Amino acid sequence: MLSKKTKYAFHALTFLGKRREQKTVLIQDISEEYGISHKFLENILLELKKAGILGSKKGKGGGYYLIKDPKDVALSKVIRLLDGPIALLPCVSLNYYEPCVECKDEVKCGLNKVMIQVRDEMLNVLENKTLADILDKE
Amino acid sequence: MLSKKTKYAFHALTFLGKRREQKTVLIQDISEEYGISHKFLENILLELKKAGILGSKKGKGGGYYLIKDPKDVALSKVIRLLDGPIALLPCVSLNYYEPCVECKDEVKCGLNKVMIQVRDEMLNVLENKTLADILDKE
DNA sequence: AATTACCCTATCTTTTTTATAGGTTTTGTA
DNA sequence: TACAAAACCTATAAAAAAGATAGGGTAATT
Repeated sequence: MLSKKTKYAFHALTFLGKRREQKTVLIQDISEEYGISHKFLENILLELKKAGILGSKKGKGGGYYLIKDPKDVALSKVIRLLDGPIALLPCVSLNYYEPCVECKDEVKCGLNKVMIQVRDEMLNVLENKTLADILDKE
Repeated sequence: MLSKKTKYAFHALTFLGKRREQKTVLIQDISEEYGISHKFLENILLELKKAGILGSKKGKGGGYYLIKDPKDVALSKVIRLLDGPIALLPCVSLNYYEPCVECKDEVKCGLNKVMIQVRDEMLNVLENKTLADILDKE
């Protein structure tokens, strides 16, 4: 399951995606729409900004806005940013690799091999579905 | 990521799958092989037994053994059993459905629609890959 | 009858997630 | 130029989940 952080990130991106003609959107507008704590959402939006997905403007009349084209924001990017690895095991993660402590030889591990296949098929979906797909459905 | 519980379950199933000609396997043999706490593994094996995947025999010469044909043990079954939902959001889970509290109308939620697609493609993999696939690779 | 090993429940510890707090910096505007 | 509005930043607390442990009970085999 996705963490609430990631789910909220998707909500916020959807909200901002629907208001792209608008210059900026306040954190508060988003937090009220979804009943998310203002401060909690703040941290999430900051991360999305650091990742180059959102832009922001300080001061009066400021707020957040979507920088990227929605079709260039893959679900995988958002998930990795807020939740971490997509792979089901650390030993098959492309971005967060770690060996399994209990595993003597990864090369001979059948579980490892199958989970690589699972990872690749999951990525095939999550890399190709984007924010644009979410917006299309609203 | 899968919990350690689920990962250990897969290890245990693999171990048992490789020893199907043997009548029974001791918990201790499995826990030593992978460095898993005996008691922790005990709980996992119990759950696998209750789910009809493993059988057991008490007393001297007892232990656990695989009941099912490895190709009938889908990865999805093991994951759901130990980890719970496979879906990325509660509102799209087939087996553990719960509405999202922040969502006013699920029917109009684009995130919901996309996550249903993601779920279906994930299941397409996880329902069709089985313990047999793991054993084939060892 | 003794041994062996499964069965069950409860509790403790650690880690992760979720949430909060309080201040700092930047910007527009009166 | 001072003030207000809004994002920015860092740290910490609270809650929940995961991981691990303990100890005894029950059943089966020799």
